[in-house]
Amino acid sequence: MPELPEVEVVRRGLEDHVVGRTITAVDVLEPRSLRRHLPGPADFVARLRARTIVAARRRGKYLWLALDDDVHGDAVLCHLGMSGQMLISDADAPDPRHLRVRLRLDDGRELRFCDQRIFGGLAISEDGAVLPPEITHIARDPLDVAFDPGGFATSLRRRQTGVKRALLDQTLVSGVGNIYADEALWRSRLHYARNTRHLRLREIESLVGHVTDVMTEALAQGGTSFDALYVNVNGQSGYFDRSLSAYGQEGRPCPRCGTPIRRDAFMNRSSFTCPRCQPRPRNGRW
DNA sequence: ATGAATACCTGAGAGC
DNA sequence: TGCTCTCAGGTATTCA
Repeated sequence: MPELPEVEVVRRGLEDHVVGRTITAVDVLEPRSLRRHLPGPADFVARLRARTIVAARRRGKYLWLALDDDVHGDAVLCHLGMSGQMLISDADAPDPRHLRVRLRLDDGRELRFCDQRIFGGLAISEDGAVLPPEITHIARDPLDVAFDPGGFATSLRRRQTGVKRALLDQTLVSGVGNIYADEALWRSRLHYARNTRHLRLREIESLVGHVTDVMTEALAQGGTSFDALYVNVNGQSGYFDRSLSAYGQEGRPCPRCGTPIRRDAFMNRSSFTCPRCQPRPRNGRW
């Protein structure tokens, strides 16, 4: 499901509702959601009891809750995968269908990790309050104040690959997934197969600007929801699906030129382009 | 270095 | 109705 704007919406919800709360108990209903917590579910439960949440942070599509017990700077590291949700609920509200892990809080509410497909998960990150060591390979994202567009342009041009493949590589720039990659490429009039080595500097600058813009706009709309799989911590959908120009628009007219948007299979998923605004490179060079 | 394939999962919808 | 097939916002690992 979620890309950077959706994860940031969730992070803000957690900042508002769980920072300052203490975890009183943990229920693990689905151990596979703790696959990445190598010491296992019992350890996860034992180590969270009585810990206080002091911050909600994010890099790219990862988010984490910094914990304070005056001894460790640990964190609960979370990735939502394709279908993960973090929901804040009153304790007496009925359990949702795909509830996997419940954190009971000291204000009578619960933080519930729900995940239909179990691609996401939670783990305790030792000493991970500032930046979990598990995710140091994840590059800064375009909404990070320390994101370096010039450095990104340099590393992009050192690559020899398709530009969409590079956008989706979380070690080059993080937070971009299939939706916002297609939207930013459409805004930049770039075909996904354009070779990174041969992009003009102004094309890269345009691309970085559009990636930043589209994710900022999506964030302001609460993210993109196609169905009930992406919601904020209060269970509400985002509205950016109404503003999509290319993604999911197969057969509909390009908002710029009216040519029907086409869908191609690419990287075991779909890519949406305007065949007129985003011509396919002919020889793989440009 | 690059990228293809695979693994990890559930469920909705289409077509028969 | 049920069966099979395809598709879906992602990441990590292994192998060519």
